[in-house]
Amino acid sequence: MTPAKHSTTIEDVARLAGVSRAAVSKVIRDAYGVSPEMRAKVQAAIDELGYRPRAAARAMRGASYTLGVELPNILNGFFPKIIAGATMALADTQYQLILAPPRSDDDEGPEAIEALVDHQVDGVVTIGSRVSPAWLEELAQNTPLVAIGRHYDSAHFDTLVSDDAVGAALAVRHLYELGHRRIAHLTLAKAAVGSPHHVRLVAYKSVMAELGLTPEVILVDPGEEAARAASLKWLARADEPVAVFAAHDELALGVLRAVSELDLTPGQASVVGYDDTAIAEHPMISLTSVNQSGTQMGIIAVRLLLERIAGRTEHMHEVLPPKLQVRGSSAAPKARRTRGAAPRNTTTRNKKSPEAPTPASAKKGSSDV
Amino acid sequence: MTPAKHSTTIEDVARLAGVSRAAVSKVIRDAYGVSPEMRAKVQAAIDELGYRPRAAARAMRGASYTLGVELPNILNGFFPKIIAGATMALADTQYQLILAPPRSDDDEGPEAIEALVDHQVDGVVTIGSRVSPAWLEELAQNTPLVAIGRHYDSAHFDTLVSDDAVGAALAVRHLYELGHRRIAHLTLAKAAVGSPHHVRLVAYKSVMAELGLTPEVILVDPGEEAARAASLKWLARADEPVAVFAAHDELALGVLRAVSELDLTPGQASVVGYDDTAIAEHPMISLTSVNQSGTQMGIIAVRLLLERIAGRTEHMHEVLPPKLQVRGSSAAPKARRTRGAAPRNTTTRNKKSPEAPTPASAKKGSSDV
DNA sequence: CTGAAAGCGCTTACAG
DNA sequence: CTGAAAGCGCTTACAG
Repeated sequence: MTPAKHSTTIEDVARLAGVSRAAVSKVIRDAYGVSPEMRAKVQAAIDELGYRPRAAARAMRGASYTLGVELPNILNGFFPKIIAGATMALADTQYQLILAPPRSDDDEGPEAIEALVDHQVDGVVTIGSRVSPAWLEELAQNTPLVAIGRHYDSAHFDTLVSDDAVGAALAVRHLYELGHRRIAHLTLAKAAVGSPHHVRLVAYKSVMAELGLTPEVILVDPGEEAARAASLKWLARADEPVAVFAAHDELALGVLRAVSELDLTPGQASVVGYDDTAIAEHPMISLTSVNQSGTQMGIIAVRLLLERIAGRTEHMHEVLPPKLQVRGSSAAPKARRTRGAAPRNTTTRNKKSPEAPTPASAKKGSSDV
Repeated sequence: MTPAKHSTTIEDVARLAGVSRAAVSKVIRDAYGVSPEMRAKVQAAIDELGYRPRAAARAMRGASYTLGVELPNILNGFFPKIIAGATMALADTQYQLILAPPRSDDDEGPEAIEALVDHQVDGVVTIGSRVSPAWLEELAQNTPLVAIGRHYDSAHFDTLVSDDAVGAALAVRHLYELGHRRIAHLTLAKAAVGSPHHVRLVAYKSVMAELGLTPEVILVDPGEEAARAASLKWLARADEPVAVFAAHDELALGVLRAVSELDLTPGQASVVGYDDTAIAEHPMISLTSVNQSGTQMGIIAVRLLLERIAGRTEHMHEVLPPKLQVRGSSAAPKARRTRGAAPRNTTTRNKKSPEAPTPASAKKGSSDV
C-alpha cells in the first residue's frame, strides 16, 4: 500500500472511471442515486489511484467529516479516557477526530476551540476551556457543540456532566462512615461557578454541615506539587487523625506525597481523590477515588454531537452518576502515636495491615484479593 | 469578546476597509509590500468584525498554518510530554497543532497520519505508527515529515530518536553495579526492526553478553496488565534476587504490581523502567527509569519540521542522549528469606530502609532528601 | 504599493 | 441515474 497521493484529485478519478466529478462525489459520500455499475467503476478507480478526498476542500462546500475535541490539560490522566471513549464511538462512522491541546500552559481562553473551528470541523466537544457560557452560546449558533463539565442548561448546545454533588457527597460520607470527623477539602483556588470543582466544593460544605462537622478548605494552584506543598503544611499542623478529600486525582497524588513524606498511615491521614485515573488503582498507590467514567462521557459526547449534526436543535443536559471506588488510601482513623511507639519505617501503606484492611472492592492486582 | 464569526469572510473585511481581498490576505499573512496605512485600516476592520481566516480555505491555495502530530497511545504518559514540548516550541509562531489519536485500540496503520494529511496540515510529526519506511518515504515526497523513534536515516524526512542503545546499557549496567546477576528484559512481543524497543532489546542482549550474564527476555503484549501477568509468573519461579528491566514505564508499573503482590522488596526484585513518566517520580512508586526527555523531543521535532517547511530538503537524523534516574525500585540484591524470617507486612518499599538506601538523586517529594 | 482575475478540490443545486 | 456549471474562502501570480 502506498500513502494517499494528494496529488490525485476527484478529477483524476472521474477521468479514469470515465464519469463526471459529481458522480465520484456521490460515491464517496455514499449519497443517494448511483447505479451499481457506476459505483463499481468509480470504486475501482479510487482504489487504483489510492484516492482520498481532502477534508479541507470538502469543508468548503459541505462537511469535513471531522469532529474536534478541545482538551484542557494533556498531562492529566483523566482526559485521555474521554478521548478513548470518543474514538470508540466513532469507530464505525466516516468521522475522524482531531484534538486541540491548549496553546500554552494556562490557556483557558478560546484559542484551542477557535483552532478547531478554523479547520471547519463539523462539531466541537469542549472539555476544559473556561470561556463564558455566552461565548459558547454564540459559537453554538454556527457550530454544533457539546460542552463537558458545565452544570447548567444552555439554549444552543448540549451539556454533559457527572453528578459532582453526588460524587462529593459519596467521598465525604465514606470518610465520615470510616469514623473521620476532621475532613478537609483540597481544591483549586480558581473554579468557575457551575464547574465540576465548584459544584464539588459546594456539596462538600453542605454535607459537612449536615453531618455537623466544620469544613476546612485548602485552596491550591493547579498541579501535583502545589497540592503536596499545601497539604504538607496542613497535615503537619494536625496532630489528630485527619482526612483529605482532593478535588481530583492529580491533586490527590500530591496529597499522598505529603502523607508519604510525613510517614503517616491511611488511618492517620486518609485521602480520597476524584476521577479514578488509571494510576489510582495501582496497588502501590491504591487511592480511593470517585469514578466519573471518562470513557462513558466520551461516548455520550460524540453521540450528542452526531445527533446535533444530524439536525437536532433542542438542547440536552445529561447527568451521569458517579461511583466511589474504595481502596487502601482511606481507612478508619487511628490516633497518631509518638514516633517512638512503633519502629519507624516499618509501617506500610497500601498493603494489608491490621489497622487498615484493604477493602474488598480492591481489584485484581492487589495481593489481598 | 465574541467567538469568531465564520460567517465573516475576507470579502467582508475588504469591503469594510475599502480595499481588495488580496490586500487583506497580505495583511493577515504578514506578507511583504503593504503600506502602514493599509495595514492599519485592514487591521481595524479585522478587529471590528472579529474576522479569522479559515484554515481549510487557506490550505487550498497556500498553507494551513497547522502542524499535525500522530499519537500512538494517548493513555501512555510519555506521549503527552512530547505534545507539551511541541506546544511550547510553537508558542510564538502562527502555527497551531492538531493531534490525531489512533482510530482504534490497535491501530498501527496509516489511518491517523492520513487523517492529518486530509486536513492539509503543513507538516506531520509521527510518533507511534508502525507504517513502513517506504510508506513514509513516499508520503514525505509531498508532506514535510518528522518521524520520532526511528533509528535510521531516510531520504526525504527527518528522524529523531533517543539513543536507546545507550539507555538500555545504562539500565542494565546500573543493575549490574548494584550487584544483580540475574537481569531479565521485559518487552513487547512485536517490535519492528529499528524501533526503540527493538534497539533496547538488542542492546540489552549485547550488554548482558559483555558482562558474561545470561539474557532472559520476557515477551508480552502491550499494556500494564500483560506485564503484570507475565512478570508474576517469572518472579514466582525465581527464588534468588532478580531484576527486571522493562522496556517502558507502563510495563514497569505492571511489573511493580507483580512485585507488590508477591511482597518482594527492591532488593529481592529490582525494577527499572524507561521513559521516566511523571508517576515514576512519585515517592510511593519511586521507579528507577531511563529519561529520554519527551519535552525536548517535542521541541526538536517541531524545529525540524519548521525548517523543512521553510525549505530545507537534506535529511536530518537527531540522536538525543538519555539519562538514568535512579530511585527506590532498584537496590542491591538481597536473598529472599523464608517468609517467616521477618514479620510479614512490615517491610517497606520505596522508603528509606537499610538494604535499599534511596539514592541521593531522588528529587524533592521524597522525605529522604 | 494595490487590485482584478484565476484557481485550489471539492459539493450542491439544477438540468437532462 | 448522470453530468455541466457555479461557488465555497482563500492565495497566487500578474498588471498596473
